[in-house]
Amino acid sequence: MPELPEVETTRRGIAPHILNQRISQVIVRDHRLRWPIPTDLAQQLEQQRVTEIQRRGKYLLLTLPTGTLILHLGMSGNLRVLPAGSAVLKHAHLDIVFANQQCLRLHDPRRFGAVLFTVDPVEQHPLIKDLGVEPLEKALTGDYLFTRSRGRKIPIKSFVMDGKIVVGVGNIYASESLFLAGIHPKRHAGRITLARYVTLVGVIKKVLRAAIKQGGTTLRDFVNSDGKPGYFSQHLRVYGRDGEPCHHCQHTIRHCIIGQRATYYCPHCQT
DNA sequence: CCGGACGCCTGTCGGC
DNA sequence: TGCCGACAGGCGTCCG
Repeated sequence: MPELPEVETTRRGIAPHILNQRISQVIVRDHRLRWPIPTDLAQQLEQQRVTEIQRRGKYLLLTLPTGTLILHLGMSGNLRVLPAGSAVLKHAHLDIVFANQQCLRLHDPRRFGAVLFTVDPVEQHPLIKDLGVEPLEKALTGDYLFTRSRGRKIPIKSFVMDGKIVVGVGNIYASESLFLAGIHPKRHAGRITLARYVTLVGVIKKVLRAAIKQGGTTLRDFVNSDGKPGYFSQHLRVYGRDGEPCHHCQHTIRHCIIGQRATYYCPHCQT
């Protein structure tokens, strides 16, 4: 499900409700996520205040005085802010209840998400320490991608989805960005010019910012912290449009599989 | 080191 | 109507 825009939408949605609030109760209904939810999570969290709510790639990081709660939404996760005591539906695996009677609830049918707690500096955590640059920060430049890609034969689509290079660009926004940059998704990363990487970086930033403005993309089940869908779906140029005409040249949008993931592109506009 | 495949899960949808 | 396979927004791990 959630790529950077959806996670950022979630972060912005939950922050006003839980920032500086004290956690009064933690309810784990099912600990079987990608990794088991730590058995001592309640003990680690209860009675503490959330002092910061940050995002690193697709991870949400809640800072507490004693450590950091690491949340990942996997493919099907969402986080909602509900009144404490709201009806519990299927797959509501975790509730973090606050003293102000708000409840942060993780819902994740496929259970690919994660809930972990670390007392060490979070930037040293194994899941965080090797992450690549943030796409909306200055560190992502055409030069950076050009340099990192030299000698690599990986398809450019897999390269921009590699979280050790740049974080947050998932399957939808990779297809969309490559379309806007006019780059064929199978092109070897090491055989793309600096000029084209400069273009690509420009469109990645543009697409992610536009998607955040629309509250993310809802294909099937993404909802924000208020339970509402994202509206960037209406702006998708190629994703999911197999067989339909390209808005730019009218040729037929095609799809192929790259790295086990459906990939959409215009064979005429992308070379 | 690199690139590609696999597996983790449940829900939904299309075809027969 | 029912069954069955394919597929879905991620990513750590393993293999050659």
